[in-house]
Amino acid sequence: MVLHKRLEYGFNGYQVPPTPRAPRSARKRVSSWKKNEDDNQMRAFDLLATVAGNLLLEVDDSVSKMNHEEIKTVNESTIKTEDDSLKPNVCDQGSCSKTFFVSEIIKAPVTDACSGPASGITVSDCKIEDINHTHLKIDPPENGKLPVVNNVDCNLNLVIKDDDEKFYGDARPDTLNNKTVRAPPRIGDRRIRRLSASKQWKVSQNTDAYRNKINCYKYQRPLRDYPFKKRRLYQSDNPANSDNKSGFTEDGSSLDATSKDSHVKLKIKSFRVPEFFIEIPETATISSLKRAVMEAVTAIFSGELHVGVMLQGKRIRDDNKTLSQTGICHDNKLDALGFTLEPNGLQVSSFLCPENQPLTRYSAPQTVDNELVIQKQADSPTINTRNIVESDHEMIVNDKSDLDSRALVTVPANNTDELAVAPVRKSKGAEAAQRRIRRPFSVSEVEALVEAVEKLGTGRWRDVKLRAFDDAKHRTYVDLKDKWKTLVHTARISPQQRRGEPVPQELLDRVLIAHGYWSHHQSKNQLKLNHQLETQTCRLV
DNA sequence: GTTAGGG
DNA sequence: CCCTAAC
Repeated sequence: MVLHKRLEYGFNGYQVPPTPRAPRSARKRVSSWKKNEDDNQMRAFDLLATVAGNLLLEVDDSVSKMNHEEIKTVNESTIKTEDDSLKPNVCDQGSCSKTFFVSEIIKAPVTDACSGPASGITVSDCKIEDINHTHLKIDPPENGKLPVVNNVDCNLNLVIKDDDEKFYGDARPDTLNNKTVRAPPRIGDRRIRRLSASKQWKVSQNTDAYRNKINCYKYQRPLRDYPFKKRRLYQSDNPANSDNKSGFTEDGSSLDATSKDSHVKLKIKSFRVPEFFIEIPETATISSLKRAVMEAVTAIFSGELHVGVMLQGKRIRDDNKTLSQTGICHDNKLDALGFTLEPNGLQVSSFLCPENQPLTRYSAPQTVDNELVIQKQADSPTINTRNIVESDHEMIVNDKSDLDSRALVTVPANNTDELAVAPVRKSKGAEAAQRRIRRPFSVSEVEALVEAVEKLGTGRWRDVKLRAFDDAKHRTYVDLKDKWKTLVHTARISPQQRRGEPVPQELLDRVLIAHGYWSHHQSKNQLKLNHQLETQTCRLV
């Protein structure tokens, strides 16, 4: 019989296991409609996220074609909608999202801090150095100019396009719906319990430096952390606040200060963002680099943002002064005034942490004695029971200027067999997961998988793992199962539709054959079991 | 801990 | 790859 079946399916080598496990295919999952009642709200968020995603796609296509005038229009509408976007409830449901794009951030430097392309965050006047020393550093120029962000809105919405042309933005379910609290991430067969940042948060709240900063900006920090916080750009006692609904000038300058009834009317075209550092090994991929930059930028913008005011290149520190006392008046030069976006609570997580290193997360920095100390917070020691070196990830960053808050992101090499994880944007205080980096199966891996499945079948992924991928720590049996699923799909579609490294047709043929064989085998087994059950129940009755 | 299947 | 129900 066995031999007959082999011939029937066109190849040799299958060994029906002596004690095949009962297939669990009968264990079909209840379809999602069952959850609908409980998830109505979540579905609403999902819908919004989808709409937002579509909008982003459209924007991406159209924004690059925008001419300068169109860009100006966008900027104005952005500013004019601020009043609405001040309400967290509105923004949190995605109805006033604005977007800027971060893709190609490194490649698109602009030299004019005020005239960079409006289609994305641009890092201006930056220099890239030390590339050969596994340390990519983006420095501001000597004159202190900081990177520039165009099209900044109260609701910052970051989008990145990775190599697969997928979009990662904060419209993802991770941040928009109740799935924000993700299950603890898994590394291999283990799950990681992550520590909440709230403890650190309370500590920092008690520092004098922190309180001073709060008072300085006159805003009581809400206890709840929104993904992106909304903040008034104009204070109630600010003369510029009372009458600014019209009067935005149309010229090309980044800022206009024109006089009308002793009011100063401002048009903010760009903000400066603080410098940040990224440390990444030479062996990392460009995709990893992009993710690293994305992570750093996201970390900056997902935290509390302050607006800093610069006049004539100098920072205005006294918030109680009036505009005229500070020197901001109608006869200012157009470019005399500038605004900066300053992250108050930097939270940059490390990622791509190898398995044998403690996963770390950098809490909100505490200003102590004019130093910005980013403290390391090790995750549960139960995951990493070996080689925990507490000092490895501790960093101290001098912050003499009080302006250039810095973030440092470390990206270990990913060319190991460990379960490297890639960053996912995290919201402060919430449990956050790190997604593993994508590591496509090589042809040899596919071959090993096919060979193992031919022998063992499609329902014994643990055995497949032990047989063919025992040494590959980064491939779990779930991965193998998933890969098989995609292989079957790949084999069924036309070669033109296939993406990624091409899998030899010979292997794909074997996939289809093995899949057919084992599907048939399983269904036949199931029929046999059903028949046995029926006869047994018949006897009992 | 494994498997299956949807996302 | 992630998540998780069902075993």
